[in-house]
Amino acid sequence: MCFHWRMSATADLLRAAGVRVTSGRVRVLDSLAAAAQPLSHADLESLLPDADRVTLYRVLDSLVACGLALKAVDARGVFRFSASGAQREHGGHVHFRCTDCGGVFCLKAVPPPPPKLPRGFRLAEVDYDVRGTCADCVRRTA
Amino acid sequence: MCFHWRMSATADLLRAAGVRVTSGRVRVLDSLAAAAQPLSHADLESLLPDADRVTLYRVLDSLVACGLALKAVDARGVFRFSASGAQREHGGHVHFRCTDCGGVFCLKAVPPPPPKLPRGFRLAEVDYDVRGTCADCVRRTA
DNA sequence: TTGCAAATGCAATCATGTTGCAAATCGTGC
DNA sequence: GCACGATTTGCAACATGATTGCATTTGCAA
Repeated sequence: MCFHWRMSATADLLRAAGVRVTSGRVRVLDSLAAAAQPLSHADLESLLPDADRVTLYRVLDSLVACGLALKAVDARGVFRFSASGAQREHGGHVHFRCTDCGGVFCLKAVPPPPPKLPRGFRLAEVDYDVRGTCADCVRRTA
Repeated sequence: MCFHWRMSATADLLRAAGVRVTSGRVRVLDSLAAAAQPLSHADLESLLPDADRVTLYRVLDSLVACGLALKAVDARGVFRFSASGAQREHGGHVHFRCTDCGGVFCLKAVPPPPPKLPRGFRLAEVDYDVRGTCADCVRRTA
């Protein structure tokens, strides 16, 4: 019998997203995927002590840029990152951002149609941002 | 005839809130009330060039503590403050942001209905943010 | 295997927000 | 009106989070 070594699913995700597979990206994405809550840069730094501070920032940015991670701001003004449920189109649907833990949740709702603009205005982007407190944080602070 | 000098409404607000009336608090609260959108510390610094950086932070904190101002975090992770008295509904309100000149325009469009949230989630704000180029900038760059 | 664009590591820098302490100020009691 | 004490201010230093420039290393495709 012959078992081919199966490349990690994480590496496949990275390849599918069209970015290079590097140890940094694999480890960071794995950490994000394993985390129950969105992680800050500081969280990841203590989780991956070998990683360089700046590289960590750049890895996170690249993951966000290629759609594999989501970036949000928590109540203290710190960026927090989470693995995006992946391969899901992240345009064309609505996100809920928890202002407490910085989590981003994908809602089933369909984004509303673009509104009518005053004469001469040119539309580029529409952002339907829903903010509040997620169930976990509601329970935790109750 | 005798006209009593009418203390500014802002000073009255401060007194009513149980904090001392200082020039810093009056100027900051006036700025917040006059602003069309929540202001960052940097905004206020350029709006009130005489004010000390740290004092500004402390004034803002005191206004938040006594309930006269609201503190929130913007998408870039920066704290923004708004006068809470000024009943400016900035949730459920449609904005058009010109990516060229940075101007913000309040659209008359009806805000879309809040989407259905998963069980336990608490809604705080809905921001329907529309970006593009305003008529002036379209004309200027044409 | 080799070449090259992309990614990394390091140092420096910026931006935002906080703390400690002496001097100035507000508001109260006289 | 005046003086006193608690708040507030201004300044300097510090802390944390995030970004930039550049030389070196690495992924990956020819």
